[in-house]
Amino acid sequence: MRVSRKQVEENKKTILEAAGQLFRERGFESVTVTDVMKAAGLTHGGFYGYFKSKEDLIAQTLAGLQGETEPLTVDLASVARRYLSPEHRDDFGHGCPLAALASEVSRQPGSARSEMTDVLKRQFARFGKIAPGTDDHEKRRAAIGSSAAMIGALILARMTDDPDLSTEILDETRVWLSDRDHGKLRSQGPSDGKSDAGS
Amino acid sequence: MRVSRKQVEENKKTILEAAGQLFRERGFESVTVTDVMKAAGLTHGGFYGYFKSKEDLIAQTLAGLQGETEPLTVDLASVARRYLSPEHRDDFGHGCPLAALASEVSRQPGSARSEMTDVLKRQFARFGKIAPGTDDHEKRRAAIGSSAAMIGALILARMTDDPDLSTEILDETRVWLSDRDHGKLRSQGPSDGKSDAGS
DNA sequence: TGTACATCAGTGAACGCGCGTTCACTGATGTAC
DNA sequence: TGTACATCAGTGAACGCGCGTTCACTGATGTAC
Repeated sequence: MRVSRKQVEENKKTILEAAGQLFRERGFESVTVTDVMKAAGLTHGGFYGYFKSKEDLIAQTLAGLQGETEPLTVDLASVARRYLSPEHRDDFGHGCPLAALASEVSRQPGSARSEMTDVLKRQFARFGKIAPGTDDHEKRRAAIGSSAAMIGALILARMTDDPDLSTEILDETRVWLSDRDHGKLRSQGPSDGKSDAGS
Repeated sequence: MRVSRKQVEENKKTILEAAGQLFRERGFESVTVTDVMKAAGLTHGGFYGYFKSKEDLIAQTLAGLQGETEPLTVDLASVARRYLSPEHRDDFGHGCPLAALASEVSRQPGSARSEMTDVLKRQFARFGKIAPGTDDHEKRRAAIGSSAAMIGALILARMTDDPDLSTEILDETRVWLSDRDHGKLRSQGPSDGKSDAGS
């Protein structure tokens, strides 16, 4: 039963959104084509009208994640507070795609890796604008280091089955990052260090 | 054809080593029981004489990784230099199991997560001994933050298909970590800051 | 605007294929005397 | 120490099963007049 062109467009968007969530929750391999289509309210047979293969779906899903990023207007401490929150840790499906999928993408063929590389570059650029530092190189370095620390902490907090350790990783990494910024700011003067991450 | 008891013991060790390497290289799901047994010089049928299931193999493999850790005698900067090297980045099979498998373990059933949690706790304890800080709490915080940053950086450097970006992530994270230590040391006095990570 | 037909999005059965797992069998190892 | 037998580690064919993918079919949509 044929559907309207507008419906087709909507369906594709729905499929990509469903895939984005499922992949982040369960990884590329555990999620089947049938799972994705069912989550989009369709049957598996229609899949190949939209995508050349499952690999193509993965690439297009990652490419679609680009749209999610909005420019950051707040400071790094606020971002860290949200990024390293229990809510973000527990919400794989709508959380940071880098934390959820970076490892798996390493083992993925070319197109997926290059899409994810774009996501990462955008991430560094966004952080570079709000990171502490006297020049662009120093800001970029802080962007890279902070990103690595936050992503690593989130991955580790999600991995452990010890709830106390998980919380400790999130909290201590957040404070550790904020200590660093304060140090930077203190030794360089401008812009007050009001943003305390608390405990 | 039955083999000697000593041979059995050796075979089990060989299987676990092969599994440890293959899992880190390709992940739990992509590696088949047949792959592991072949890498150990055996055929797949014998597998269930050693393990209850593939899941059991995963748990035992992770448990076996504990033995690999030696206490650290050098400073954090030296560890970071080795951890964030191109050689480590390119050697999944013999590299850090946390960086290679943490994401996948998140989606694994209980036993695997608890084994990996032990690996992580040991890692924090090891780093805590060489991390900068005035008291144990501060040292532990530095251990957690540094671990998260190094693991995150390695994962991101492995993910991207842009060789320059990959190197940049490793180098800048290393310098970023070392800057932090210097700041700490400077503001606290003791122990000179000789360990420069260079470029 | 209505009608007649071509198009094609979606369906669900069916296909190979590779996976984890089982099992009857083999023959060297370990044991009893 | 030698011999006879029981044990059992390893083999490879075979099993269900679920996966990605294909395909004949259906019927609503889009188009030509």
